[in-house]
Amino acid sequence: MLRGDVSTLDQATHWPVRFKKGHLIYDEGELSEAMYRVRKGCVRLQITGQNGARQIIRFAIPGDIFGLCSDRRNTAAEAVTNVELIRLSLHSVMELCATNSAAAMELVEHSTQAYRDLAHHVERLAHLPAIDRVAWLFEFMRKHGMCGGATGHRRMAISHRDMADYLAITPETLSRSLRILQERGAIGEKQRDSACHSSNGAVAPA
Amino acid sequence: MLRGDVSTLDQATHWPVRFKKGHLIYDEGELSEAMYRVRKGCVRLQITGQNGARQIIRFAIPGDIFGLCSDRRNTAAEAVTNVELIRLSLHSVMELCATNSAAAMELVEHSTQAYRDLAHHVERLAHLPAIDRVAWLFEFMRKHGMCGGATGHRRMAISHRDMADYLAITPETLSRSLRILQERGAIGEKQRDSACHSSNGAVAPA
DNA sequence: CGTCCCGTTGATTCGCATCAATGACTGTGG
DNA sequence: CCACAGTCATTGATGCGAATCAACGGGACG
Repeated sequence: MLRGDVSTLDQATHWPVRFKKGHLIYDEGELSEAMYRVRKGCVRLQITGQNGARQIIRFAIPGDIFGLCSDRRNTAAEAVTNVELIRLSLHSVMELCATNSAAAMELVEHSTQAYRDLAHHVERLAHLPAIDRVAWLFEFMRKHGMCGGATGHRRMAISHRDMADYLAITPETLSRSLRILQERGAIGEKQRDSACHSSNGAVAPA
Repeated sequence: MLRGDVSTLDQATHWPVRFKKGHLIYDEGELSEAMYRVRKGCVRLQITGQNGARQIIRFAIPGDIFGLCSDRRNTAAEAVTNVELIRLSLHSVMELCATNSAAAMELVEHSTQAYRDLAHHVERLAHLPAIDRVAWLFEFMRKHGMCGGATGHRRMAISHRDMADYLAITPETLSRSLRILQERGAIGEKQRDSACHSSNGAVAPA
């Protein structure tokens, strides 16, 4: 597990940055000058199709790294919540890799992990019915403490719209699926509520 | 463009290998000991869900690199046609990266390119109707000379089953889409035929 | 207090999967 | 050399799942 480790990459020049909920961190096609590690909050990596449909490719949560692109941005990145990030200059990261093979290894590790996760996400989107995708997402969120945290603080507050765009379903279908899962008891009432505090709640009261 | 370049990675120990059509190159979850560059033929990278459904994540064609995994295999790899590959020891590749930053850069380049392609594939699968996905795939194959080569030789011969599993549709839907596209004239008759010579045709008469 | 956005719920439609049958082709064995 | 089974592409008929369209309620904010 890399998440939470003190990273070799921190030897590259880096400093903290913040973004407000909903703000663009970078857009697809931009020149890539930095990569990021999430400290607090949640970031969505997404693509907008020609038809205007948005597909969220990945949620980056505390401990995650994103934004490693060789030239142009693979995807757009937006703040799902207010976020606190560590910004690492790509130039200095590449320099570091030239001298420190452990850093290069770490990049490879992250890349392959991200690829594997995305590949499995494709498989789910392609072959799981909507309700199973929703159940999977909530199980995922529960595992990562993104909803229904025991003490009730530090909730991720991902909007249904974002979840739907991640799962490639409509908000209506998401809503219906949640009701069915609740009736089955597969999802606690709290989880549903916690994830729904979306309209404008801050990430953390802090 | 990396495809076709003489690669810095070739400084790592490597040698040619061959696989027959349909044979497993590596399976998901295996320890990863090597990466590959495609010389001739076509390889599919795929995942098999719990339900038994197969999702093809990517086709690797001549010039492409695949199999860069940090520990275990991300996906399975199988030969779509008879293939000729260059096998690069992962161990020596990593050693090379420790001393040669250009090699590390090349790995990053490949990783981010593969990620971008997969991300866009997700977007297409999620938001394009079946017929548009099929049209896109044939356009893609045409661009890469994978079907309807002018002289008729060196055809890739991807089975409809494989194309369907790549596009996340059934072979029936693929067949119907092809007929409609033909009637529209969007796809030449030849392309359709060429891609269908699937049962046991060799990659190239050579 | 009124407006806007979001989540929810219902009614309907549509696209694609599924089920089923046929024909073409390959390789096999009598 | 021909009958055979096996696989794959194709086509048709049917059903289901999720999108779409539409309406309502509630909280946030000006």
